[in-house]
Amino acid sequence: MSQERPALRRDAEHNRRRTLEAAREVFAARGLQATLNDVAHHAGLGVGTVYRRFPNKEALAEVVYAGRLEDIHAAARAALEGPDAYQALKAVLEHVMEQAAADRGLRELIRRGAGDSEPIARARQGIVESCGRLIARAREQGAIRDDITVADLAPIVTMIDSVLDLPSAGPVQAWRRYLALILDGLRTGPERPARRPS
Amino acid sequence: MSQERPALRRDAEHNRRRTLEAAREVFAARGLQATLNDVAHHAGLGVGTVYRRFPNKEALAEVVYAGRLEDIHAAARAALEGPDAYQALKAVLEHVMEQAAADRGLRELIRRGAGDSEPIARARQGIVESCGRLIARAREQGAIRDDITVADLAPIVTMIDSVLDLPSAGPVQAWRRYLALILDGLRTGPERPARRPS
DNA sequence: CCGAAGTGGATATGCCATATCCGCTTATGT
DNA sequence: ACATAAGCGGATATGGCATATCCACTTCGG
Repeated sequence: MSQERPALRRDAEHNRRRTLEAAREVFAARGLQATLNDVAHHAGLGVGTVYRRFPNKEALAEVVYAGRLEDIHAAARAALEGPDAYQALKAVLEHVMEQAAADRGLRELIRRGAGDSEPIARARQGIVESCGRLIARAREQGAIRDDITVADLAPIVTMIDSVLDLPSAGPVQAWRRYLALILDGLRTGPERPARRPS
Repeated sequence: MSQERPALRRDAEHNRRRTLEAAREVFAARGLQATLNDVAHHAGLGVGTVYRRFPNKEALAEVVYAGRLEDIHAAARAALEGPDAYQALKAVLEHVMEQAAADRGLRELIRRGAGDSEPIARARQGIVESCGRLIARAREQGAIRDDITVADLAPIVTMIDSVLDLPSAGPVQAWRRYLALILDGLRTGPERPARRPS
């Protein structure tokens, strides 16, 4: 799975790792709009060094986040094993949002609909598909309303995500409150019969 | 309330109106990041003409949106008259989101927490206060949960707002669906038990 | 008909991200 | 130890973009 790169000199390999680590930190803190110069400086390296290994920001971001998304995908797939689809869906969403809350770059990646490179796009698609199955199962199990579908996934994630960059967001993780609110709204209940989208 | 300006020549006054109208359209379509050059061109005027009347984009945006926000504020105050606070709150939120859905610039203004000029800031504060009262009343009337406060207003608006710039947003106004979902989640219900005790 | 007011838009200015280039340093294996 | 390829740093070229100005020309209004 790790495509073989042409064997770097030992110091170069070391700097490559430093670059990646710095990129993780910088992207997490300042988002994807941070420059490769920022990353290089934060890694204690020259700009040229970074550009030698990664042709541009996109390539660097891809290496940083592809694995990350794959992990999420794996978690989503694993969640499909459990018997209770609703609880599984809830757990996956909480897991995703926890990651997003700690990583501005990841948030931007999740948010932007298109334009991401192939491995990222693939991982995203996989996640969506797994969640789609969870939603379908939860619906069949009567845990959530009839009219909830995969199409609701993106909006829901986007909504919770938007709470994250609210200035007032204090030390408490406000997003948990709103995720709970929304998940609650999805549930079927005596008083909330499945209703059609207006 | 309208501060007296030093009486413009008739053509100048006309161009001023053209500029404002163009600004409304351009800001609505492309957001506040549109340039004054854009606005001037769209108004069929030279850049200099626009800059003579409005020192910068902020000043222009203020004139365009101050009244807009005042209207919303008025609507919110009017809503306080009705007997059913929950319905009133719902109506106000729907009204605000309808405006926002049609105006990208307004959305950006709503979203950005600070840094807006005095009249804008005042109007916003007024809106928040009125809505705060509606929320308090709705709570007292037992229509919404005990733990909902004014502090939930901004997150809720932000969440719905975020749905608006979702690329997949088709011709249907998806935001109505999610606003309903959230409002529904605020309600007190004769319990909303999970199908299974967890 | 004259002077003040207004106009247009090319352009100066400044900012910022991207990416390159090349003289110097370091690793590596023989 | 030495030769040589690989790697390094970071000043700087490049280009894009928004802001704002300036001034020769036009138009308004008394």
